[in-house]
Amino acid sequence: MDIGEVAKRSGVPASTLRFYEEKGLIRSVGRQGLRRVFGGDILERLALIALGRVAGFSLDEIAHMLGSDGKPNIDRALLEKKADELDKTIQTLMAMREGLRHAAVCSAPNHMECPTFRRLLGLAAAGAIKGEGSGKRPRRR
Amino acid sequence: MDIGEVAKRSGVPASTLRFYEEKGLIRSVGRQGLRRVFGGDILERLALIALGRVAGFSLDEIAHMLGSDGKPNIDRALLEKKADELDKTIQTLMAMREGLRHAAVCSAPNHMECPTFRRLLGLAAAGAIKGEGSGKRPRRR
DNA sequence: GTACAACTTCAAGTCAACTTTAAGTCAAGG
DNA sequence: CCTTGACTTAAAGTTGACTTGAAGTTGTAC
Repeated sequence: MDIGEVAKRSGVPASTLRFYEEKGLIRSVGRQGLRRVFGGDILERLALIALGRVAGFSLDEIAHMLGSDGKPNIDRALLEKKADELDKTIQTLMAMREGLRHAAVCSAPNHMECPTFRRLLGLAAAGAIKGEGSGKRPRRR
Repeated sequence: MDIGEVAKRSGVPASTLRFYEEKGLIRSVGRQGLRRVFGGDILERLALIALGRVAGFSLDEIAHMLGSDGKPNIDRALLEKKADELDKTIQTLMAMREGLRHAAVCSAPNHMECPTFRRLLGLAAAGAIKGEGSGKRPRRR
């Protein structure tokens, strides 16, 4: 497979594939002339990378977990730590979602006078100040 | 209150407060000499801003919602849209969390051979390809 | 009255994860 | 033979949300 084929099949742009290679996240099996040739397992590896990204790992963390060579070298303790972080994020987001839903229908003349909203505000403020552990990365396109 | 006081009470660095002022997110009530003086309501406003950030709004969106003047001018439809987005994010994150938990305890010799893990992988890949709507911003310190 | 910490402005720097651009290489089709 | 389009590299640009640095001013404690 050449890079265009991988891009088409995986949905990951060629520029990103080159970038990932440069970062050591993926490797081509060789070249035909100048052109990279990828093996079929690249798609699985890209899926793994996508998984890591969604779970909130940085590319560097993912590179470390996947190792430069073959099979995933995953630290189970780290996985559980991330799962816990994810869980906390989920709790916060659920509170936020309820808060937004409430704010959208709340009849108080001004949100500031609504106790539900004020509780939410406190939560957000607390989260903003001490909330160091979340670490979700954006996916902008 | 001077800027240092606000920083101490809110946990928001002075540099960020100046930046927020420049962006139109907050305003000082005046100056003493060169120094900004803030009213007590600044803390509430900062909490609102924190709330918006956690909920996934950009600073520009927040500036728009809060209006340049006083009371929040919140678009209810937009709130519900964000709540829905948040809900989708939560669903994905919950799946991820389960996947991570599973991966951490899975006994398959290699994650690739575990059907649970493979299902998760598919989910991540699908999310990475079509997943455009999440939009969580990072909070790095 | 002077030292100094805390403020001020403005410009530039940082970070992650890419994307874009410029300039070039190359196999295949007409 | 020559054009075309997909590839190549290296370097620079983008975005959002800040932070940092340099150079200057000021309120307060001694």
